[in-house]
Amino acid sequence: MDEAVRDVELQVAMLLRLADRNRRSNVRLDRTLERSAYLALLRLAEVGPLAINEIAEHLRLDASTVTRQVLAMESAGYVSRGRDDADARRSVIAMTPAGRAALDGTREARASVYAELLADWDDAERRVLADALARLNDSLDRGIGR
Amino acid sequence: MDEAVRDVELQVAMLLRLADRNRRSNVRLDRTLERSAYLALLRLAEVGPLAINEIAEHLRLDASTVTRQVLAMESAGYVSRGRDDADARRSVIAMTPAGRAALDGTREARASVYAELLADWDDAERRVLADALARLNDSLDRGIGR
DNA sequence: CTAGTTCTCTGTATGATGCAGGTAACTCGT
DNA sequence: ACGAGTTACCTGCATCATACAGAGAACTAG
Repeated sequence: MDEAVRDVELQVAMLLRLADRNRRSNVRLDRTLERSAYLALLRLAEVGPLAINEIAEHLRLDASTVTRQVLAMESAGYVSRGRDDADARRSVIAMTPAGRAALDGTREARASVYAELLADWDDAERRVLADALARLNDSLDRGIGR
Repeated sequence: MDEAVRDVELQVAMLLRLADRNRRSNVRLDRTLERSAYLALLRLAEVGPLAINEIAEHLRLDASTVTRQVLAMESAGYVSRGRDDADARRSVIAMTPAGRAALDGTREARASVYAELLADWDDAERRVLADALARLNDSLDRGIGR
């Protein structure tokens, strides 16, 4: 029994609960993008236009879920949808300028919430946390494929 | 703009997504307690019988949500419910032996999943992650009250 | 050309959650 | 000890994110 592993498991469970609550109850995040839309737009900003499938794979979501999210983002004007010339089955989802603005605003709001939460952490501690989380995500991402 | 803060924010968002996916898709966790039931029982195991309200406060959930979860756990035989003698409005939720067994089983299953995920981490790294997460939860818990 | 596969979308179901509103029980000031 | 306010819980909604199953259109390989 590795005590640290047990602790990680427990703390992750609690983090999921608290982070969800934080998201819901923080007024500053009211008018901002939902988590999955946020992550999807972030991805589009990083790597350019993508198909539904590619977004789904990155976020580990079912493609049907992404379809709906993209529909919502499209009607909000955050993304445009085209068809791939080479393969007419594929949607090509691209971020619009309005999407960029929404992404930036969301990023700003979220960052300010976290800046406040981590106000009494020193810089090295924040770095350690960020790096540990990044590595954990990496392990999770790998582990999900099984 | 503190880069580490932005990273933490982003990594937490991604962690919520991946951890949820991990939970859903891992066969080993199929027959185990849901996250909130798990955390509630854990709390009962730690501090003994509690009122609905107290559980809700600890988990930062609405009392109505906890009511339902407790009803479900009661019909599963994991908790018993009584009334407080001194205050007949209060429920007194106590873990049963079956609840203890379910908690232990869930803990075991979850720990084994994490042990696998963190297989290529060394012990110091796991400890760092666990501690950073614990502190983050602490900050979150404080921050939610505002 | 056919059979199978891939990509997206739609229909449906589930589960966790919050909020609003109700009822019973308690508390406090007069 | 009565009435006003408060607290604790429960119930009835509504919502949201999600998955899975199935359908149709478009591709691919033999």
